[in-house]
Amino acid sequence: MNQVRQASDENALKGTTYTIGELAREFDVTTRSIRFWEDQGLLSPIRIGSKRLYRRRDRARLKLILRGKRLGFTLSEIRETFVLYDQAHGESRQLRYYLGVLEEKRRQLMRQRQDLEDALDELSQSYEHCRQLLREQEERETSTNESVSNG
Amino acid sequence: MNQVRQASDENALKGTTYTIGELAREFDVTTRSIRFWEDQGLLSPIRIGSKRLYRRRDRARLKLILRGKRLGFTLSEIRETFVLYDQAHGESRQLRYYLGVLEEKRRQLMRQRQDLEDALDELSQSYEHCRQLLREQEERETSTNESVSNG
DNA sequence: GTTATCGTTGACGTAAACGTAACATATAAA
DNA sequence: TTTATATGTTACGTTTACGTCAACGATAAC
Repeated sequence: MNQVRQASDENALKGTTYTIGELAREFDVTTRSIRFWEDQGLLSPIRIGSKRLYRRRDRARLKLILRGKRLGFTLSEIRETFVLYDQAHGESRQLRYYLGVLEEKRRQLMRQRQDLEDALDELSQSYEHCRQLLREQEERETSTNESVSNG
Repeated sequence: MNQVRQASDENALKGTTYTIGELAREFDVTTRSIRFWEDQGLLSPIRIGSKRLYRRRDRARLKLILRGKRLGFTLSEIRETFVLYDQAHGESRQLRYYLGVLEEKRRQLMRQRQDLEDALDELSQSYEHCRQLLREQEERETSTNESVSNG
């Protein structure tokens, strides 16, 4: 009877839920990582019996986690944004505080963007320089071949 | 006599050299970190006696290290770029390989830029939403005050 | 001359972010 | 029914990137 109940619960949620394995495959992370992020308060899937079930909201958060990590944020920084976002529907003092945090995050991201543009600039300079060297190399090789075939 | 020799060496390099402490203050990092990055092959200052002396090239690398870190690269990834850059004046095979690596780095940075733009977009949406809520709050408070002063 | 400052090496400690191993349970497939 | 596969918990291991002493040498300031 318990098992029947569980099955119907699962069916009632079907279509917008994922197992831990599905998410792990989709985003190419280990299930261990997903559970770890839950431990750290970044995810809160519902439970069907002992199993975790992830809904759209959890999936969205997973995306945010991965993006945050790619941008070099720590897990606790990422969690902080979640917590703030959840709390930001309260009184004006909370809202003001949240606005301040958002501005700080923005400054951080803007700085990162500048770093990124600088890095991309330097990269394309290196690229051009490298191609130039390569052209010179190939010219030399060509002329060597000619002198060989002419000799 | 040894000491006199050292002093003149230092003078001969003056104007474009830095001590470890100077760099640490300028970039707001610890001397421990700077020595650690040297251990990891990211820096190679010259020695005057037992002391390290950093030249313009070292300072430039320090900047690159810090930028790389802000962008979320590991120390070995950063070192890799240094090594490649130093080797990239060789034969055409090396050059081709280097070009490939550069393209890979570029893809990585482009992805990061996309992440960054996405994050900035969401951030400003949050920001606007938050300000909207705040305006509503304040309107309510104002009307409350009016009804008080009118009562 | 000693006190303070700056620098050196070396060893050990630590927080973050997982990986790995061990073992249990549950469900699907053969 | 056995086997394979997915999932769960717990505990310990590992890597990265430093921090934190400790113990010492050289140099400048008083």
